Amino acid sequence: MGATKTDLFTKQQNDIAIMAKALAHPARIAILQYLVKKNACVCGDLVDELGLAQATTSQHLKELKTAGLIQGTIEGASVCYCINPKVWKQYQQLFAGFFKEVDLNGPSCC
Amino acid sequence: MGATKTDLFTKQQNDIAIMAKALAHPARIAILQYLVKKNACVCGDLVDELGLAQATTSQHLKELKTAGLIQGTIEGASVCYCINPKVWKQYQQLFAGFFKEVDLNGPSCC
DNA sequence: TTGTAATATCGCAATATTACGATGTGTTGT
DNA sequence: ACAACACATCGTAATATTGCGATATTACAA
Repeated sequence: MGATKTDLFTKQQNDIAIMAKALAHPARIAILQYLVKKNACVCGDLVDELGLAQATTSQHLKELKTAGLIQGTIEGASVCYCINPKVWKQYQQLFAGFFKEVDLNGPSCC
Repeated sequence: MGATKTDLFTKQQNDIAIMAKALAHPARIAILQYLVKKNACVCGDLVDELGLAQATTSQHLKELKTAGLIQGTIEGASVCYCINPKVWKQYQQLFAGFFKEVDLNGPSCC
């Protein structure tokens, strides 16, 4: 027990859940918003920007990288991070599509 | 350790993370999609629809109710669930807003 | 009233996530 | 070569989530 039963659901349902999970932590939202605000490659800063330990920050960055939302480029001794626009757009469309399919003026409930 | 340090982040960042967390499980996505597809009040069906045990399904329903995304109405011996359009719209706008703020044609990375 | 169906809740085991110190790895300056 | 810096990774503790059997709870039907 304890593990999510992914085999019970469609690939699309699992995909949406995985994407949502990537966004399901305020530190990761903060990282993404910071990168978006700067709209450029950001080296270093991130550990100072969040209040978290360096190891923790690095872990969140790794998860965002695994999700494809950001990319890191080695720039000398440090690493530069930025949004991956292609994947960002995919997320945007997936969520927009998911939320669009409801008839908001339909019957509410019994 | 172990607990998310919510005090380090803004209310908005925590809110987005909480909303994303509500969507971060395929069973909950499946429930929402089923309710959207039916576009109406659904009694019972849900436990059969997912392959999960009744207790587990009930738990996911509770989380969606806590998130405000669905509402349940007692209808005799059973409970009818449906999307809460108002909150659904809030989620839609929040995520749309979050994803919109990026200049997709901007510089990618160093 | 007694039984049954539909849900909710409790309690627990398995697993996943979050956080951080310590340590490793590669880079830059001296 | 060596110290200092920037990150990544490892190991581990704390906490959260997932899943389910067992047990309430409530509504209805016989």
